[in-house]
Amino acid sequence: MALPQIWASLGLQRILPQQSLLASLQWVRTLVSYTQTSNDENRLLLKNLKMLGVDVKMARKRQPGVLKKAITNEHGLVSFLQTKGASREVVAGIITRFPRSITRSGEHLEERWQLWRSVFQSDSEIVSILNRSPESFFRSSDNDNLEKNIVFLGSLGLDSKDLHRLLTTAPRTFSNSVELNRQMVDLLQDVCLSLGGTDPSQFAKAIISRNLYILIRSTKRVKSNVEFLQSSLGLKNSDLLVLLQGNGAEILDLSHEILKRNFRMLQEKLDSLGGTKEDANKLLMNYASILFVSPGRLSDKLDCLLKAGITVRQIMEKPKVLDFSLENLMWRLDELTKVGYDFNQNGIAVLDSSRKRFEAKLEKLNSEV
DNA sequence: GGAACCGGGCTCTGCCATGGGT
DNA sequence: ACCCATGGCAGAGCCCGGTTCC
Repeated sequence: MALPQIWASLGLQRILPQQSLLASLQWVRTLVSYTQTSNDENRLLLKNLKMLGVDVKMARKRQPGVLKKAITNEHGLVSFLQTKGASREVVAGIITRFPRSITRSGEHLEERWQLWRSVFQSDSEIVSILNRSPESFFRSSDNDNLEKNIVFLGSLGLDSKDLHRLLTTAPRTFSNSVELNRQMVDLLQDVCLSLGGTDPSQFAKAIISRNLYILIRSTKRVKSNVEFLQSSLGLKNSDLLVLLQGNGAEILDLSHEILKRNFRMLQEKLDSLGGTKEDANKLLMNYASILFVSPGRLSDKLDCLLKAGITVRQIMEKPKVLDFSLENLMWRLDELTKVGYDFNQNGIAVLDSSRKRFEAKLEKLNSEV
């Protein structure tokens, strides 16, 4: 399309005479850059993508370069994914969120799919993960690396069930370079040895299987978190070792600043309630996930328990009650108050049970009233 | 038969920065 | 100058039930 035609189509001929010279120049510049960008993009490709239901605006925002490519494989990708059971909407969503997916060849796709299938039982499982996170599957074009990862992770002693959970839960792990994964495993093993552990392989494996996200964290984060816990908790090395590969494995995930903040706030809160540093450590050994709870939320939960007449001591003895949502706790406390439940006499274990069990208990209490 | 212990299941992507390659 | 591949980041819990113990 010639420039005057474009102007005409935009109705600019009528506007231009009213503009100052400077403004006109600006208009021209804008138009030129617009038409250049536009011409750079592969019009046929854009048309195809629109037909497929792709949100081209989003795709352009995410990976503009892809729209300029002369050769792409959108049709191949669509038919490939459809044979695997993906719907039209799912495919469009995948391309919208990760446009580079259309640059992968059929051969490449088939190879990568087979590698994923070595971990998954069915195509539909893979489709649902792709729908959840297209990037995990498509970000890397290195199938050799993927294969090496599967071998490497298997060599850590993770069995097929673990690999399956890992790829389902944190699919990005498999797109990491095998070198990056190796660095994290090395770090974990070093931590084990530095704390006097004797079986670093078992230690690393335990942490990974308890915290499936660990391999998509940076070593910097994990390292600084371990160091912080080591220096702040004042635990014996052997205790820290137990904590890290036990219920503390997941707190390594926390961003370093958040971990420090939550720990500091926990100490302050306990302090204000008359607890000691030993209390805090004991609490962490029993229920490390408490560091996951944001200060405000933790405070709310503690306050609502205390308000119902429960003592700090009781909470310290049974920290898992803090695992339940504030809403759930309030509801349970309310119900128990109605039947005149005596926490002093009966303890608070009743709060730490599944809903089904709690309701059964409640019914029994009600029939006794 | 009920309480207590204990481990496990879900769950987390979408964006930005960077460096290398062309 | 641009694109691709890759690393890193933010944000921040809840619930269930098998088994063992008493």
